[in-house]
Amino acid sequence: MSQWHPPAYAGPVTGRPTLNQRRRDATRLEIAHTAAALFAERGVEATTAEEIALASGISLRTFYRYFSVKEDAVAPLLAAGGRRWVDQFAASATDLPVREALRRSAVASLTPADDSAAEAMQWTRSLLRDPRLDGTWQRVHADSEERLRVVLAERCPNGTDPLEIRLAAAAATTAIRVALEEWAGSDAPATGPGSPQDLGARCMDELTAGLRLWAA
Amino acid sequence: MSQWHPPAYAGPVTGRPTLNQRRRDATRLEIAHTAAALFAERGVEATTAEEIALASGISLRTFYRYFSVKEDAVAPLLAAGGRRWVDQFAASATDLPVREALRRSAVASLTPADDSAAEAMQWTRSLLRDPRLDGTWQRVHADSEERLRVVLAERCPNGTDPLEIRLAAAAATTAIRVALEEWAGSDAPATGPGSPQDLGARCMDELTAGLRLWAA
DNA sequence: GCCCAAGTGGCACAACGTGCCAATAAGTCT
DNA sequence: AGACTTATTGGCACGTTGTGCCACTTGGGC
Repeated sequence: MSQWHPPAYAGPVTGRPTLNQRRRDATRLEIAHTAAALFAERGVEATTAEEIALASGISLRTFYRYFSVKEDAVAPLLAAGGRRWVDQFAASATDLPVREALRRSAVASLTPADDSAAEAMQWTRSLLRDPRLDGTWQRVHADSEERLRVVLAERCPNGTDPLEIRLAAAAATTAIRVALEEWAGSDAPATGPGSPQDLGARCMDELTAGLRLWAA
Repeated sequence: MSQWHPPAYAGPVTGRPTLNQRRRDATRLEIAHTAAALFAERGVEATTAEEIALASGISLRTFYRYFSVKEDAVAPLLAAGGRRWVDQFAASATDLPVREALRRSAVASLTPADDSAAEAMQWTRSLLRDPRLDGTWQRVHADSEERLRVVLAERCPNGTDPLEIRLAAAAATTAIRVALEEWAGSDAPATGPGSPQDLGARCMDELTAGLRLWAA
């Protein structure tokens, strides 16, 4: 029952993951899609772990080998965007100011690149509306926050205040989370004004400027 | 099983809560203390709901009438600080800049006023170290964030961008959360450098200044 | 072929959380 | 005070969750 502790980030991957590993990841994703469909259709509460397992063509026992908690079955989908964000940021030019690199990668990762990304976005919306997934959602962001913190630390000169690094990562993650939650609660489309990338950009700018509202 | 949805904030309390209500709240707190002691002693995992119930002198069934999830039994303790924070902010002079009012109430609510407050702080630390309480901890902050958002909205002129208000509340809550987590992870005492109020003040200042690190 | 490791399924089981109903306690009215 | 209504409690049954254990299969390397 010990919840989803994401694998510790061990730096850029060396060599290609083993075949078995990739098969496992594929199964993982397949279960995630099955679970998302069921959750979106009848809600998390009314969906049993056994149903997800059977619909995925595996046994209940095996399901719990992939996800230690029923709700976490959709975590790979909810976490995908955040991973893209941090990865893109990590790969961005180091001569760019941090705020600019963060902003660009955020907007990019919030913009649906293809149809499947757009579909994932819609799924995110319906999943976010189910309060039983609150925990999973928060854990996903805790993961993003930690990953971003590590990347950010690498980018900073040694001796930078750890508190400062952590806060910067937390604040950026919060901006993205607020943007996504605001969008999920609205009925705005996935592009244009009110879209995640629009709200995300505004939130990031607001933070960079030092929260104008606080000066009021 | 539907997790802890805190009662919606219905403005300043009119009249005194009924006798029964106060009795209920007292029981609630008593259970919370019992649970905290057990959780801190042997961990959340190794503590059953029934043990908490019996140690509190109630039946298992009644326990679940007070808390819909075992972990939430300590929520009242974890949430107390946040409530004080928001309440103090709500009561602060309106001619003070928001950032200053936020900062002062934060520092005040993070400073142990008496012995029992200091004790609660130590409990918070041990509870925060149990990963099984992550969910509860996050929900507590989601609650703080929402309460703060409401209070903040009342303080703002009508027509203020709701996104801006929400982000401001979220950012402030994040600052407090980071400060507390950093403290809980360290071995710093509850007062002086490295204490929650010290870290909290630094985080708030950092946010107000617009996250210097982002400019790097 | 054999061997070893990883993955899978089945089964039993403690714990979780809820619905339901009877018993009790608290508050109200005459 | 007694009768009546309402909230709170406890007990019980039940479906679901998540885990430990072991036997079985799969696949890759020798």
